[in-house]
Amino acid sequence: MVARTDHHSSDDRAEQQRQQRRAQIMQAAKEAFAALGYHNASINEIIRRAGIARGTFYLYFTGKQQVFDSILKEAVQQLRSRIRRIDIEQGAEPPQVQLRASLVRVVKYILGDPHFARLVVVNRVATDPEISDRAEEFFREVHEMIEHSLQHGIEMGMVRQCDTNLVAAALLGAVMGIVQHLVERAEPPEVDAIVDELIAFALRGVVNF
Amino acid sequence: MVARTDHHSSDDRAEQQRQQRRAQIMQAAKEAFAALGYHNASINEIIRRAGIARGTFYLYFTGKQQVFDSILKEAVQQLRSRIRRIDIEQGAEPPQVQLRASLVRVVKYILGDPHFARLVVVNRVATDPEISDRAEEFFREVHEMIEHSLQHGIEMGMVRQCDTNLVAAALLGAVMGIVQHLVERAEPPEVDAIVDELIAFALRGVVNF
Amino acid sequence: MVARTDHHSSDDRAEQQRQQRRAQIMQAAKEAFAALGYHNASINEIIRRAGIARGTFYLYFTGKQQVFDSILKEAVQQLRSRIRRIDIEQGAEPPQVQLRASLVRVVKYILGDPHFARLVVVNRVATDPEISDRAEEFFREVHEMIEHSLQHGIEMGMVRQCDTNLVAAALLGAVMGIVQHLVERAEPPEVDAIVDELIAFALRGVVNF
Amino acid sequence: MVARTDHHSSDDRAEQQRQQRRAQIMQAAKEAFAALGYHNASINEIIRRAGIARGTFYLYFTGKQQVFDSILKEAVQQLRSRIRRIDIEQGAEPPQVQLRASLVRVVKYILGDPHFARLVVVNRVATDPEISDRAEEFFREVHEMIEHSLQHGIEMGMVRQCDTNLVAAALLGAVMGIVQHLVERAEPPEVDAIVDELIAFALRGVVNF
DNA sequence: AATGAATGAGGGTTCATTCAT
DNA sequence: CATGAATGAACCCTCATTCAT
Repeated sequence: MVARTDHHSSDDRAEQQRQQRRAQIMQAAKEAFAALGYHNASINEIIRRAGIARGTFYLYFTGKQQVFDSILKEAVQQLRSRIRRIDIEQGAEPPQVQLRASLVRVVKYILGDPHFARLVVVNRVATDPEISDRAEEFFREVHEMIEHSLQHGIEMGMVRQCDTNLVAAALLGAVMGIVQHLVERAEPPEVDAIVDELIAFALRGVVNF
Repeated sequence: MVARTDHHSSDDRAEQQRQQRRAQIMQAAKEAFAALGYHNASINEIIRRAGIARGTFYLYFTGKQQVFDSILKEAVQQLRSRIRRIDIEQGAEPPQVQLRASLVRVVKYILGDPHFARLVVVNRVATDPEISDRAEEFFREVHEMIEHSLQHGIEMGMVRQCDTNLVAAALLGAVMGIVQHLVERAEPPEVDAIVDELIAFALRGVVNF
Repeated sequence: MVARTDHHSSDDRAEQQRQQRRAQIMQAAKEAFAALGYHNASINEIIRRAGIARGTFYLYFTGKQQVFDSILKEAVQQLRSRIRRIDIEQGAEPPQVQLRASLVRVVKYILGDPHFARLVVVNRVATDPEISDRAEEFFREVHEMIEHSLQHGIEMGMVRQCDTNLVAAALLGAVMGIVQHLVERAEPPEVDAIVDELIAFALRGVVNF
Repeated sequence: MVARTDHHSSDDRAEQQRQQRRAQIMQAAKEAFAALGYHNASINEIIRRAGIARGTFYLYFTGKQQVFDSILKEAVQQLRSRIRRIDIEQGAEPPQVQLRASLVRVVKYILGDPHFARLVVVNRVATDPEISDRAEEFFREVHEMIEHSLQHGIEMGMVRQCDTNLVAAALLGAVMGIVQHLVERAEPPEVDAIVDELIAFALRGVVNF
């Protein structure tokens, strides 16, 4: 038996290397998908960008679909982690401020990788039923969060009576519409101003009172 | 001069048959695309659904992309024809009524072909860079219509000051969000109620005054 | 029964029309083959050039190969008709003059349709075994004519002792070489001077005595 | 420094295997083209003869045309390498002997692969405009070599005055004529005797002096 | 663990030919 | 006779995946 002073077993180090490799492939795949779309991004293209051999890819992923799913899963996690449920307990920041913060985080994340965002968030991946419904789940989840917030707002008298289901869809759509719009513009946008505009629209609509 | 009120020339009949065939193929392709996505809808699948032979397809379309483009083009025309610019001359109906009518027509059309709507409207076609940008054009056009309306509204004092570009994106997104939501629901929706809700949201937001 | 004054029965007239149609198709096919090669000249291309419908083609020919064969057959006949066996009876023109006349006729005919000549005569059709061996037959026949002439010349002491079989091949090759050369040049050649040069070469070779 | 006289690096071995595979496919393709002609030799046929899978073919060649081009290119190189410019410096062998040697080498090479010779040399490839003009180039090159030799011979008084361009074409044609003749005969020919006959014809023609 | 040569199902497309009108 | 819509076998090629090294 060999004495070992370092804290990581060789298994750990190997595992770490494995994770790095995996991340490297995912990054390459992400770029390929972003540049070419899911179908046109061939395994060839992915391994070329990753600088690995054909077979190596299959040591880390079972196939093209899995690597896509993994990317998607990560993106959804990133998005989710940036959204906080609005805390209405006393002493918490005003709801509007909390909402604003979440939106700013989400929009900033998306704009940080606009090409891939375009693929995953705007053109909902599911063009292709073979791909997992993870994105759908995410959107459904966000939809529910919005709907619950609306219901709560109604109960508290802050939100007018409405079909919360529909209005949640409209709100989510409005956000996506703005995201898409930003993603398609070349110039880097001022996220704060945009989020303010979005919130104003969501709260008060377009009418001039 | 020969009376010929109840006879079509054989050329006419042939042309008519040609158009029918074309429509039949387009319908089959539409279903295939809606069910499988652009890439996974093989020519095989399309001709199987159309009940025609391999070569026949190519008598009517130069290839897969052209049939897709044709479908898209038609859909865009259909949508366009259902949207009327709001007439603000005296004697015209109130803007809100006109807007409502356009929206009802559009939503009804889309819901009339939900599978295809899912492909073109919800999962924006452009997932795949090789596919034409016709849909993009359409959305850009609608965006501009909305933006102009907003600007006009601001000038007339009916719409509050805002970044019309962004708000137009949000409005379009809200419509799309609702459409997507409806398309994904099984039950047939009451279009009028929905449109009312959408307009209320767009005009007044969610705040209870 | 109908009285008829003209000399041709309606069958004759029909037959004549049939022949015209046939010739028209053959001409169109010839142009197509010359321009595109046998394989690339599609039936589509032929009927387009002939200005007839798809099915009509098959009323006159059993298929693509047959029309090619017919064209070839005619060309071979044309060539054959321009070659006369050398008459060595007393009172006939000198053999060299007779030979010269045949060559002039042949070369002029070939140069009259250079593109097709290139296909049929220069690039011996048989690149493709599916096509008839008519051209081969023709060349074999000419070869034999040349060989017989050489044997006769040897017997008469006018031609030196040689392997008549081989020399016939060389002679035929020399003619084809010159024809090919002419066909590939743009400018219209002076056939008489060329034929003189060819004969001089064939008779005396290149050595300066 | 490490002694490594009997070890090939694995890269070398891999490269060697690659070259072998390539050669194997080229050989199979050569046979297919020779037997069926360019168009009728399908990829199917080629891989069947090579005993490889469909995709493997495309690992070594970009397509049918490239494999054909490669075959042609090699053949042209082989032919070219067998032709030596005639050395007229003092001490060199007599021109006639040098010429004879080149011809013997060329004819032997061609007869060593008669089927392919038939395709490339006899039925000049270019039946089909889509195929490369490599063969044309080769023939043009040889033509020029012959023409220069003739011009030189005239200057030296060894060759009679003539249209060197035309006579070069005739000479090349004579060679091709003989090659074709030999290729079409079953029995193996005596190359030396044939070449002697060819040279005699080229130099002195057929006349008996 | 890494490699990359090999695989072959499946893709889109062409085109000679047939046959009902 | 003439038509041209319809056919489907056959084509070339791509690419996700496997496996011996």
